[in-house]
Amino acid sequence: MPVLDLRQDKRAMSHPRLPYLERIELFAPLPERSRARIADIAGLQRFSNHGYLFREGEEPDFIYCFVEGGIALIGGADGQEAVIEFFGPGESVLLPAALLGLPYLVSGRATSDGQALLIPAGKLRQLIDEDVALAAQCARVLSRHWRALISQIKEIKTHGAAERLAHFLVSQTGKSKGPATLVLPGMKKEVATRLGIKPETLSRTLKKLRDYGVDTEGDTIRIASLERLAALTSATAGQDQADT
Amino acid sequence: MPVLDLRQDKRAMSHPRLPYLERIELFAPLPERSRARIADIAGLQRFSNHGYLFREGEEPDFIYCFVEGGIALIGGADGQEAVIEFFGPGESVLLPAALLGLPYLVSGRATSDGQALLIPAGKLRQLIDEDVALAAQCARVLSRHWRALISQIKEIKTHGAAERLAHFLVSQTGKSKGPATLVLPGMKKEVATRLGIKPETLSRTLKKLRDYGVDTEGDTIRIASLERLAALTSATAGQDQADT
DNA sequence: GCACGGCCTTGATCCAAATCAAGGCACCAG
DNA sequence: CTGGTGCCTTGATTTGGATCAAGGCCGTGC
Repeated sequence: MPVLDLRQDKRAMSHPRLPYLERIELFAPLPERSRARIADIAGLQRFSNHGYLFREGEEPDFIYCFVEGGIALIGGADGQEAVIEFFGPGESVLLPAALLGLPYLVSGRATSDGQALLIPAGKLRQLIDEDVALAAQCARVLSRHWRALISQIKEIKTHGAAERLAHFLVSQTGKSKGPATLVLPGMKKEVATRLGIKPETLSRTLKKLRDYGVDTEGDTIRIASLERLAALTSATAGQDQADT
Repeated sequence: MPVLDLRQDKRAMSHPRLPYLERIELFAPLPERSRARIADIAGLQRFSNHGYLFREGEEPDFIYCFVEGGIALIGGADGQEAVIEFFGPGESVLLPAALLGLPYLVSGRATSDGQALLIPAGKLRQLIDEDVALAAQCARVLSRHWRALISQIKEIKTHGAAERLAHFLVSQTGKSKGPATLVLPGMKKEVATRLGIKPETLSRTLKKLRDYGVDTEGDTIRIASLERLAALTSATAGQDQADT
């Protein structure tokens, strides 16, 4: 259980937290004056792997901006949990719940040790009505998140497991050509539900992708050619093989 | 092909369009002064059923705010098209693409005749950096959209076809108890892909739901008890029956 | 009136992924 | 070293939904 310990020493200098703010996409482009206002109300919080930072149904107290490490956003009741998306350094979560003052739709579980900036939801809601730069930047970040979810829904509705996995791996590398190596952003179990499949299926599907130049070693994955893998995103990935 | 005809008679009164703006969730809560600025750049556009208003990949020229009638947001290439979501009166689409200046991720096809307000993307992007009220309201509307998509992803990843259909029907009524009647927001074919299933499966699943008090007649659906239907959202909807 | 073309339903069959069921392996704690 | 306890893989089997294949039921145009 992460215990809160954000000491809001407004009287003292808030500057010590400013360098962190600069690493968050939500705040980086803001004018210094706006960032300072945020720094005044922000607190830094450590968290450790597999711990829950917040849970579905709770009232929104904070938004979380990841400085180091990250979490999986998890939806659904016990036994039927599914990872919606992974978030890591520079990204923030829960802005929608905070702005609307509605209960969280998802839980957040750490996928590594790390630190996050916590911004009180109430204060943020207040600031957003006074600070154009902040409000506009929130709209832009929310827009990016919206597009990411749209892509995921399209993917789920139009592609099979192998294609989804291939696309996911490619997007995780952040590159688009040549060879690449990546580390999965969570346990295989979690990655599976992020893709809308079961762990067993992920295991088997990863094996199928070996024939397309994908090599697995624990949670590290080596891809021989991103082009080749991306190609099968659109093709009928499922032909059989593997005898002998 | 809807031909554009937004005459921006800024010199003349923009007031004739103001009453329309008041019916759009994105603009309704804004102060009069902000709404007037939007009215200055907005144009009204008629569209007819089954026509495309915009297509995936195009550069963002406008956002669309529906005054009457609505569309389906469609993703995926030919033959693999899937409806992401339906939008109707009072709602708006494409704000994310417009704010970021990135190509549309989805196409929009009308599900009825209707009219939409078109707001030029460039102008809007400009206004958002100058008008706090507008920027904050965009953030809130985007937040609501984000939450809707999250709910859909959760649903797809954790529930089977019957449960998803049941939940969809309940949410379409806008109510939560007692009996209800609703009209599907599009062709059955489209509703099916919205739910992530095929038309044949939708047909069969609707039949299964008859035993739970769901009666179908064309695109009109009558539900005996919303509670009963909502109950099976979480249960194992799939037991067999139907002999005799 | 009649033929054609969409949309929807229904039935038969197939298949991708889920489920059920063992192990294997790594990482502790004692 | 030894016995858990998770996580992951692998194999056998089942199943929910897809696919294939007819029709039925409109509208619409000729």
